[in-house]
Parts: sequence; C-alpha cells; structure tokens
Amino acid sequence: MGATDTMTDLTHLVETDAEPKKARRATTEQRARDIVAAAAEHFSEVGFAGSTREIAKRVGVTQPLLYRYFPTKDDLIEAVYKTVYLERWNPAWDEALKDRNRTTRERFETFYRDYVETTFTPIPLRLSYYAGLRDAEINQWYNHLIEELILKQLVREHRVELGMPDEAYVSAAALEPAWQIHGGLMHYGWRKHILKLRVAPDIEQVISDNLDMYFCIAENTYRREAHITETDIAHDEN
Amino acid sequence: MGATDTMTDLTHLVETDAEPKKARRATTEQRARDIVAAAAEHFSEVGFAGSTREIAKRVGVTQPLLYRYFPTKDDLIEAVYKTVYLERWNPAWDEALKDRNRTTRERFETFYRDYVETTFTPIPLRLSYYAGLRDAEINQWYNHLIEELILKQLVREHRVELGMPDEAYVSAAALEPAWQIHGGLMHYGWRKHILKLRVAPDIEQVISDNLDMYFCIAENTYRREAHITETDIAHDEN
DNA sequence: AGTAAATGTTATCAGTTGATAACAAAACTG
DNA sequence: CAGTTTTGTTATCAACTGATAACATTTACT
Repeated sequence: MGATDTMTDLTHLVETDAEPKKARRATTEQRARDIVAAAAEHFSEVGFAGSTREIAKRVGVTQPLLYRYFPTKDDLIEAVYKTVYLERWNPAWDEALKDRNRTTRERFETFYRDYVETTFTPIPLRLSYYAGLRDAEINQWYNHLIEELILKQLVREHRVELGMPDEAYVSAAALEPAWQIHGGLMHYGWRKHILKLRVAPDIEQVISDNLDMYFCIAENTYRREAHITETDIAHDEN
Repeated sequence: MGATDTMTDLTHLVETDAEPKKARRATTEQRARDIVAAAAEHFSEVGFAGSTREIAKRVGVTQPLLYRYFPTKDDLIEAVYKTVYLERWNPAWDEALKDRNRTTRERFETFYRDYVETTFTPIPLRLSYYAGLRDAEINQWYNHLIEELILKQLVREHRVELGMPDEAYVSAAALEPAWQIHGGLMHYGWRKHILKLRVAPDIEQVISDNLDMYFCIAENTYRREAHITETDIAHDEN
C-alpha cells in the first residue's frame, strides 16, 4: 500500500512546466532546486549518509538554511528521489509503445535508445542504486512502472503480432525474459557508469542484439505460458 | 594497477582450510571472524557508514576491542570485502568450464545454477552493490574475474564448438552478449533479494532461457567480430 | 605457582552530525 | 518611507562518530 500511495503522490509532478501566474518567488523555488541538485550530486557520491553541511557548502549557503526549505534531512532525500525518478520519465513513451503502425521491434528499439540516453548518467544511476539499497519502496514503485508500462507492453504487443489472443494478464514467468534483457541493459549502465569498466562501445548495437535475443525465444515462452494458463483457472489481474 | 595488486594479494586466501599446527589461538581467529561476520551483516544493512559500536554490540563486546583486531575501520571494511568476494568463489568452476567432454551449453548451465545458488543471498549481494558504489576498485577486480574466467570462456568454447578458430582474444563488443545474459541474472538477484520484488519463481528456467537467448544470437556476433578483426591489424591482448 | 603476554573493559577525546533558537539583512507591501 | 514578511547568518546543542590511553582480567608457558 505504501508504494502505491507514493506513486499516486508523485505522478502529478511529472509535468512541472506550468509557470506560476507571477514570476514571484521564482528565486525561492530556484534555491530549492539548487539545494536538491546539490543534494542529489552529493548523495550520489557518498550515499544518503552524506552531510547537510557539505550540501550547503556546494550551494554556497549556510547549513541551517536548508532547514527552512526542508524541515528534515529525510524530506530533502525525498525531494531528491522525486526529481531523479520523475524528471527522467517521458510520458510520451507510454503512448509510443502502443502505436501499432510500427512493428513491436521498431517501437521498443526506439524506446530503449531513448531510455538509456536519458537514464544512463552517473548521478541518477548511482542515486537509483543507493535508493534501492536504502529503502526498497521507491525503487519497487519505479520497477513496477517499468513492468507495467514497458515490459508487459512488450509481451502483449508481440503476442498480438504473432496472432495470439490479446491477453492483458502476464505472469511473472512470462515477463521474465523481458526483465532479463532490461536487466542486461541496467547492468551495462552499472558497469559503464558506476564501475567505470570498459564495455561494448556501441550501445545501440547492444540494444539491437538484446531485442534479437528476446524475439528469438519469446514465442516459446508465450506458448509455455499459454499451456499453463489453460489449466490454471484462478489467476488474478495483478 | 591497484586492482591487479589487490587480485594477487587476495587469491591465496581462497583456500583457508589449512589448520594451524596447534589449535592455539583458535578462539582469537574465531573472534576475528565473528567481528567480520557482524560487520558484514551490519554494513550490508546500512552501508559502510555503519558504526563500529553497532558491530561491537552484535558481537557482544565493547567497541574499543574491535581496534585490537582491526587498527582502523577501513581495515575492517577490507576484511569484509575479502570474505564476501573470496569465500564464495569456487576454484573448481574455472576447470569445469573447460571440460570439453560436455557441450558448452551443459557446462554453463551447470555453472550458472551453482553460481546463483552460492551468490544470490541478501548479505553478499547488498555488500557487493554497496562496495561498487563506495569504491569501484574491488568490484572492478571481481568483474574482471567474471569476464576472464566465465564470459570469455563462454565465447571461446562456443566458437570452437562451431568450428571457428580457437582465438584467445575477445573484444569488448564480442563479449557484450555474454555480459547481457550475466547482467540479466544479476538484475534478477537485485530485484529478488534487494528490492524484494516478485520475480519468476524458477531460476533454473531463467538460466535456461538466458542461455537459449545467448546461443540464438551468438554466432552472428562472432561473425560480425571476425569480419572486423580481419581488417583490424592492431589489437592488443587486453 | 608465578609471571608475562594476550584479551578485554572503562573512561575519554576531538571531530562531525542533524537540528534549533536568536538575531540580521533583504524584499515586498501599504 | 515605515512596517512586515521572507530569506539568510551566527551561535549552539546534544548525540554520535572513530580512535586512544589507562587499567583489568584471563590465558599460556616455564
């Protein structure tokens, strides 16, 4: 329940373009953003145990000032969470993945090129891993988003393309191959941007190969699944 | 260079079975192990910023005592690193992967079943991620190990099986598909044991599917690679 | 048994932490 | 311009941090 609450709380913040009527307090909001940005940077380097004094120093203000913008350190951390997870999510992705004028393959190749470009930078990546270790909840929510909007969509659209019935329900087992290629890409980001290892230079080739891998075995897993669900009467929607 | 030094320093510790001549000081070494175990547990929960007092409390001793076994906190952290990375590495794996009496597929399926069983538990997994974020070096070394002993081996053995020349050199690009399926499994561990998400219940099926995916596209990537290296004269061994 | 080394505890230090209160300067409002 | 709100700083707190020194106890060896 907690994860779901967080989700509904956050989604309205995805579009933060609307300007207030007057430019009043623009500097105040800017300062708040500066603090969050400095906090994100610092936390991404040392984890959420990083000190508020170091953050204040980076902004160029004194440490007690932070407490006028964020009552507690946890509030600041939560603000960092929000910007990291929400500023990077493109609401257009959801619709683009449903566009049946293009092949499933094309849609997901385009999506993943875009996704890794906006997601695979050190600060958000590191924060995401630190966040997962510190408090699984927000990361659970984010992965739920990935699963619902991306991976289930992939399975569904591909099934339809294969002439199979358009079934909304996708079991954890049927979803796993999609998670595997997604996870492979995430681990690529981990190796490249966090461990600073040498990786394959052409990420677009990696994406392409991963989709090849997926489409190569997907049909078999769908059929395996279909065989199970035929005999499995009670399956819930979630 | 640092990573390589660490590697050579650590490898001799893999086999710690040899008992000292007399059982003298066995309790001392046991206490040291207890401290490291408590530290591993605590650090795995809150990260390496965790306090020495909490560790001492878990062992049931006073905090200054830790400093008789480990001069500084960093020394204790390093000891935790060693146990985590080395106690879990089975030296037999290296040889088993070279056994050409079994198909490449069989060898790697057996290996991965064993590997995930010994590696995918919360404490080592969490420590590994915390370690990567805190200090990439040791994790770089470990990934180097994976790459050299597992993934390059997979590419090489599979190439031979396909009748291609037994080439020791494997480029980063040719290695990437192998990294992708490995990374997919790592991310499975992340989702299951750290984020506590619902995942596909049958890990052996996941491994099997991943190997299917790999062998499905591998040949193409080998040929792509062969085509490049033909025209590429200067390629170093590392 | 007697002594020295090894193992443990108590007391304490200086530095850092998140957080608060009191005060100062700036900006907005009438 | 006067007064009020907003934004900022200084000073300070109590709790906690890694680490050290002095002292106590246990263990091992002759």
